[in-house]
Amino acid sequence: MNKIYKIYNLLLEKYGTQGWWPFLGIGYHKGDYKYPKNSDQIFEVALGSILTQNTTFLSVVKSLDNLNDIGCITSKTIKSMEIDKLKECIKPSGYFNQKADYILNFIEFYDSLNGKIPTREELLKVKGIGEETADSILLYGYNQSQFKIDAYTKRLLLELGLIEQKAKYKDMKVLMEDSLKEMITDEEDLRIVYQECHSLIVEHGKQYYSKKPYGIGCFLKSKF
DNA sequence: AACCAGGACGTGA
DNA sequence: TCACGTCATGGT
Repeated sequence: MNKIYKIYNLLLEKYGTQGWWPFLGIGYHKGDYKYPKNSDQIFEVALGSILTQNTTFLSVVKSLDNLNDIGCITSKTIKSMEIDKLKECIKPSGYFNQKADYILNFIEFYDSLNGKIPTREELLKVKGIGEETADSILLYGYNQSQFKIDAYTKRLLLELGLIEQKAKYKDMKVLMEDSLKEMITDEEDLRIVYQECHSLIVEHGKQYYSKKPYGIGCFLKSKF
């Protein structure tokens, strides 16, 4: 058993399954990995993935609620609304000018897919979608085995001495994916482990890797 | 009051 | 390629 897989199991043992992605009106869905259940929910993941850039998901929920309250949470309805109205709705999530632009860029791309699953490369061409957002959309929206790296993951791996400070996104992604692939052969199981592992790191990170100095009280430190 | 949140992009070295 | 500035609201 490699270190990453061990970390995953320790986190799972401590926090239990997370059931990401949290959907509007449903929340988390522990034990049911058959989400998203329709194209509107796939779009909701993408929308949330863009809105959550450098902000808390709580503020994203506020923005999504604002859109939902006026019946504008689908790609079609957002496309047809006034851009100023869109900006007003997503204001709680910050960077509303850029994010409104990013969302419209994504909708144009999303519509061109006609239901097809996008590749990572295609997503990265959309202005406003970087590596983390692309992986978020693929992992939680399309159930693809693409590990999502975030700030908490880097802090944790750094604190445990598993990467260097200069490590890039791809370095961490390869480490996480290769380590977990080594233990899981079934593709469906792998995607679920990617989802759970990332969300577990976020849960753990919220508690021990939010404020400096990072890692105070982290139970994983004594095990590596 | 300072710092950070489930980042991405543009710029100049 | 890399370091840095910018984007913006909201909670602690």
